[in-house]
Amino acid sequence: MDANGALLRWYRPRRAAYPWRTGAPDPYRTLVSEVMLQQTQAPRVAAALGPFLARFPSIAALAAAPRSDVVRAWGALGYNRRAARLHEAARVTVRYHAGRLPPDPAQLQVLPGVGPYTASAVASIAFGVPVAAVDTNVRRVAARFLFGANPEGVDRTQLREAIDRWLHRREPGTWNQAVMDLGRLVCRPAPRCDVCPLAAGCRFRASSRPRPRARSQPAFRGSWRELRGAIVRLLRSRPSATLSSLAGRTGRALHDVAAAVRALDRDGLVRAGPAALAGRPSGRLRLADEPRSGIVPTGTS
DNA sequence: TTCCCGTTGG
DNA sequence: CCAACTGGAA
Repeated sequence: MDANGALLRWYRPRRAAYPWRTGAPDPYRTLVSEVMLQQTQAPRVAAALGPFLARFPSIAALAAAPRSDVVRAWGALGYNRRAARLHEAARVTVRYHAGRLPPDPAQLQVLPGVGPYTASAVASIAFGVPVAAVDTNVRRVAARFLFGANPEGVDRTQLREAIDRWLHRREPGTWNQAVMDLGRLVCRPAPRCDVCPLAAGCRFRASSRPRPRARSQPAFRGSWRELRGAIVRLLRSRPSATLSSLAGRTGRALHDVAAAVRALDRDGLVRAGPAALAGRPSGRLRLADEPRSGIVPTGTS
């Protein structure tokens, strides 16, 4: 059963579907796209990546830019802290890795905003390092195909080891992207086994287990997240704003706006003056131009 | 309304 | 372990 052969054949025509897969893999482009893809659907990233890379063509250019430019270029991708962390990751790379992203996943994972998934994705896609980039799509595909169960029903370590064995060691980057595509498009929570290239050897097919999945999530309307997002959005199109104007435009209480502003300041997205931090209506803030505190080295080069 | 589903921090 | 983080698509 050459499952990987069927998988790669299925993937080949799909490869050109997204801009971050075209041409030779570039570590910087891979990092930017993978960070953008954290929690954000591929079609939206596809639209945002080009303009971002045009504005910041290299990791050095990104590192040299003011943070406010980076947050503006981030656009409406959401989770603006990712933009701040990516900016910081670029600065760390310039400072401690001479502007070159390291191929070693363990070193990549030290960068702000780069966790186990993103480190493996960059290492495998940009450098050909044989590591599996395990996101929930990959987990779902592997649990079903190899164990005939949904991922909740499989021991984490066993699943991890099985994925490592399954990984195509000659083409880890292509394999990772193929499995992720398969999980997103075919082996979805409600699987479409009729069009799946792995159906032949799959242990899950026909077992048709109903999936439990509940995972309720907090309401977005009226949340802090919504307020934080609205404040950053308003600041993107103006140099500065007062607490009271923000309260007026968002329709939220002044002390709520002040609390959100303090959190944004802590995250390095916004720079608030003392009056704004104190919650005064006339207090002013703007998008941050610099990280809130300097780079804190945690490793050596 | 619900779903999306990685990283960080508590 | 769990909650916070955003905004759009299904």
